Amino acid sequence: MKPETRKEEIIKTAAKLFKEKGYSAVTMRDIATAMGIKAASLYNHISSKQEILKDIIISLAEAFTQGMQQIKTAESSTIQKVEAVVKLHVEITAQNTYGMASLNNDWMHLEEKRDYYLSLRSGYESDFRSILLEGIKRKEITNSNVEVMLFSILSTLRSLYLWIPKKEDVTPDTLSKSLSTVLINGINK
Amino acid sequence: MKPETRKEEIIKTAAKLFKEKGYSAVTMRDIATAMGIKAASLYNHISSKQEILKDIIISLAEAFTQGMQQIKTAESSTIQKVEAVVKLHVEITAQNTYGMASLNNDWMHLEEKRDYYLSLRSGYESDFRSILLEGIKRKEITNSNVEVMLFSILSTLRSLYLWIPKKEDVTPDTLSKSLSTVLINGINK
DNA sequence: ATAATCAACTAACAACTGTTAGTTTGGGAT
DNA sequence: ATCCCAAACTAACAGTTGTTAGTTGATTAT
Repeated sequence: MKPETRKEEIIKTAAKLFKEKGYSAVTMRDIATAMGIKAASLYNHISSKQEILKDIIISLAEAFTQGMQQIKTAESSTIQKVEAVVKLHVEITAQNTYGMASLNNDWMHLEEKRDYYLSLRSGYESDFRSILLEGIKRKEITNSNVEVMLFSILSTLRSLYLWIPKKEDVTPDTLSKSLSTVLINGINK
Repeated sequence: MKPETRKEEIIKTAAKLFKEKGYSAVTMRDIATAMGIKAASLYNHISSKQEILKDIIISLAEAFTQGMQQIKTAESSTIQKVEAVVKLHVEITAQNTYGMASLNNDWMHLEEKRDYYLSLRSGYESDFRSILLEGIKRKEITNSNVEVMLFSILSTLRSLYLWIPKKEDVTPDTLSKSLSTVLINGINK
């Protein structure tokens, strides 16, 4: 098996608790108890509660940014790019549903790294918006309200962390495909 | 003007702070300071911090449940029912974006009323699922994965509280219509 | 004028918070 | 055997938490 460091175990345990109750409601004693040790012992491995949150969120945010860079520079149709964005979200979320809860709900408690996170996030949204605008110009997607399309798709993808754990039998690949179908074609007959 | 009670002012102020930082990170002293009084003075009007959260969330949850009852018993097409659900969300959210943040993110801190909230929520989801299943049977909507359609639409509607404040110039009616268009027809040409 | 009510106040509480300092334990390398 | 070191421990801290008790001043009703 992979030799997981103690610090990584702490972060994983914390992420799970953060998903259940939110960052502020989880105490260092909660995290320690979940690991079977005392709160003070955590500080042999991490420097602060803040740092745990930062490690959870920033690595995920950077993974999304990096994934988007590849998608936007690829030579593919708009529909294919949207499908790639869906796949990116499903795959990252499927392998870290706990962390995604913090990314969505606890980023405001990042303090020093908060502005950095927000810049990654708005860059990501801008890139996605550009993909949709380009698709309209090229007449590859429908010419309706871009902001509404952007909002609708991103909201769905950002909520994946809540649904994936409830459908464990579905593989990421299957989910990506049915999700793309619904987002691209809607529910109309 | 409407004669707003002091208790209602407290709830409104608290909801605003809860949206920014989450229930657990907001202290009674934060709420009091935002109102220009001391924390202990709040207790002349409310009985506990818990009660504030309960008042915010339960009234909203019951409004959704009540709205859904009317939609499901109406004699209209599946598409019309989905449009009605969209409208229900847009209208409730538009007039209380702060409260909707608590409903989405802080319901786990409800304690005594938590189970009641969860029962309202799962009843609501069941009703919506039934509408979609009926639509497939009647061949009014596409026969793809119901759970994915349900998840996609509900995720978008539940995230409205984050987007409506950023587009103040859009009326609820206009938003409902463009949202319905995108959710029903997708983005494909 | 007097009484009652509302809504603020000060002071204090016991419990809990993140974190630090210093110490102990047990296994692996020398 | 001895040393080293990772990783646990106990004890304690200063600050913050929700909440209670009792008081005061202003407005309203009698």
